[in-house]
Amino acid sequence: MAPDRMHLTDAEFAVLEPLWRLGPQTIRQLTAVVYPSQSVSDYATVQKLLERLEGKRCVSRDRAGLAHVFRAAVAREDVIDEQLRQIADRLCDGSLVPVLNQLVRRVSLSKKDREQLRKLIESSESSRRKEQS
Amino acid sequence: MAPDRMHLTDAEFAVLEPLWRLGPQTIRQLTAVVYPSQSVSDYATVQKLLERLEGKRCVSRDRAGLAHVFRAAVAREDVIDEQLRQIADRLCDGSLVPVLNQLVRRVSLSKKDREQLRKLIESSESSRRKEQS
DNA sequence: TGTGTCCTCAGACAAAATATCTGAACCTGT
DNA sequence: ACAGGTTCAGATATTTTGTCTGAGGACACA
Repeated sequence: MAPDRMHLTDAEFAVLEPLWRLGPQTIRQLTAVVYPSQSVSDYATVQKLLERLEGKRCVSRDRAGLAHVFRAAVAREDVIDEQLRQIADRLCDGSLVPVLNQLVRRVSLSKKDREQLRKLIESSESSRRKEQS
Repeated sequence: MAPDRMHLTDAEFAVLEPLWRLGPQTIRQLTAVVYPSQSVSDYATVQKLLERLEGKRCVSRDRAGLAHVFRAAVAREDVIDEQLRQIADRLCDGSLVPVLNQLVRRVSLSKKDREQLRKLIESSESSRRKEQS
């Protein structure tokens, strides 16, 4: 289910993202979003990108109507996960902890963000069963 | 200074990582680490990868001796940063907060990790000057 | 000085990935 | 039937990536 060791390109991300943000879309709708200057073959480019995303199981297609309707087949969160894991694998010997530390160090958190983050840490604490160190 | 919108390949990461882990190395040393079965042209491959990493300002070269000594010119943390930012840009409209949330949700933290994390959050709190909501 | 060994460097090369484009065929409403 | 929109297969160009080759330079040492 989770995309494993999957490589998505920038163009593919650019097509996938509006599917999360705007919900299911046709090729034409997506083209309008991704290539505002809709040239003739931008349509075909989006089509090809969707085809590849479908091959990678990141997008699914509803063939009911004349114009197929595409929707994201993976959650944004799962893709974030996978990307984070790739960072960890390539840069931190597979461990996410250094990534987390670095992220916390750099990010600007609002008061609200911090509050939510604290809650998250707590809940991750209580959901853990046994613990060493 | 920070590598901007930089794309490093897996092979490049594999060469860069030992420079962080083991310190400055010659091509031959690196080859031994990255390609344990040191064939003739693996040496040249590492050489080319270093050349490209140098072009991307990720590696610097000491030309003093006969065999040049290479060292990482970017900190591991900076590369993690850049990678995180790329995730944020491609997946979260540039915001790191969703990335952080997702990461905290998924990672397994030891008691010690959690403690350190809490401290980090605190310090980020105090180091911030003015704050909205 | 000559020779062998290790090195750098420029660049060729092949394969794969990426983005783009073309044309044929296919529905569908009028 | 036809006009307008659509899918689909596949060609194409470009870039990226990984690998490899050969020419030449520096050094040690008999």
